[in-house]
Amino acid sequence: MNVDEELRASGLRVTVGRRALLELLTDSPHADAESVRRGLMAAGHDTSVQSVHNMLADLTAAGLLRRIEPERSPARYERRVADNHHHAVCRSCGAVADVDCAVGYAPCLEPSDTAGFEIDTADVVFWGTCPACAEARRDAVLPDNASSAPGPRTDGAPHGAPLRPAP
Amino acid sequence: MNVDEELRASGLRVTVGRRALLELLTDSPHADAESVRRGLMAAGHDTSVQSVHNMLADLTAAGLLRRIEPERSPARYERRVADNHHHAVCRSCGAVADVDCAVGYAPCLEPSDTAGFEIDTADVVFWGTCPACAEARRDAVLPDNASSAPGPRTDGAPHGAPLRPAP
DNA sequence: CCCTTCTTTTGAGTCATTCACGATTAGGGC
DNA sequence: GCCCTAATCGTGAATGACTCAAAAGAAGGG
Repeated sequence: MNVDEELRASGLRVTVGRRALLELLTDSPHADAESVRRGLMAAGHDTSVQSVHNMLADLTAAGLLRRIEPERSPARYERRVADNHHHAVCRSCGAVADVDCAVGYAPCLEPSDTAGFEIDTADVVFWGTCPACAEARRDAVLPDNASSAPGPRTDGAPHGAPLRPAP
Repeated sequence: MNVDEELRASGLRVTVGRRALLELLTDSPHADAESVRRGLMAAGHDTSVQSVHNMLADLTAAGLLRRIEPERSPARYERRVADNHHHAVCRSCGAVADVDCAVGYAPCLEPSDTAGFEIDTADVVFWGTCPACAEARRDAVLPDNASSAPGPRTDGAPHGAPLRPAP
């Protein structure tokens, strides 16, 4: 099913903007609204920030896009919908990568005490350092002394749950 | 260790505002900045929104508070730090509840393919309906016909991974 | 080809948060 | 107890990311 068919199947009209946006997000997943606008401009589509937000909202509501909101970062959008995958976010540069749920069957995602909530989905965000930033940090520390080199940010106390707290 | 001692241990000065804020968050966890300000005002502490943000940022940086950012919601703060627990968020009213990681040892939080990221923590957010909203929905549907009663919102396509996709 | 309806655009407005900086205060030293 | 200095608070303005409203513009069934 190509982009046009996806749009029609969702009851949405096919427009150049929507087609271009979906194609852009196919190549550049996890882009935020501003990146999308720049990408569209670069592809020759003169559009406004508001229109981009408009399209993103419509396509997300139609289920063609998934919106993710990493903390301290603008919302990002991706075309991978309807499968269960999570995300890894880099503390230094904010890069986002897909992380498949290796198990598929997640014991920890079925907590025993949910305070009475009727839970239907679980979002998992992994925090860490992306390969590029990890290398940049090593490069910044080794040649020079361990000063505050112009490398990636290393601030920000880790939040969330430490991995594998205690078996 | 009481509030004053916690502040001093973190190298922060003890002020009425900080003490009041920490005590407020002890009783009302998961409050956002505006709720905190209202709470402080109600307790007789005339303060500004900016000061509240100021204090929240300082205390979070000092590790006395943990900041959580549910999607589509302002940031919330809680005093439970340094233990691994997650959160359940109500799609209808935005209520937040703590969810202990029942397992403590989480297989799914150690994905096999992390795209080269050096992962250190995992945030899990459970989405669902809180007890109050679930009851309100039942009350709204049963007596009347199944129209759009003035109950809680039920919009918003579920995002994230469905629980227990397929063992 | 036309008309209705959905989309995009334009512009303004909102919300949560941050920045800059002078006024105030905590708390160690005297 | 008083003073001094740096930490903290308050005020005002500014920012980023997004939302709202209404007019102008296309998509596509008839």
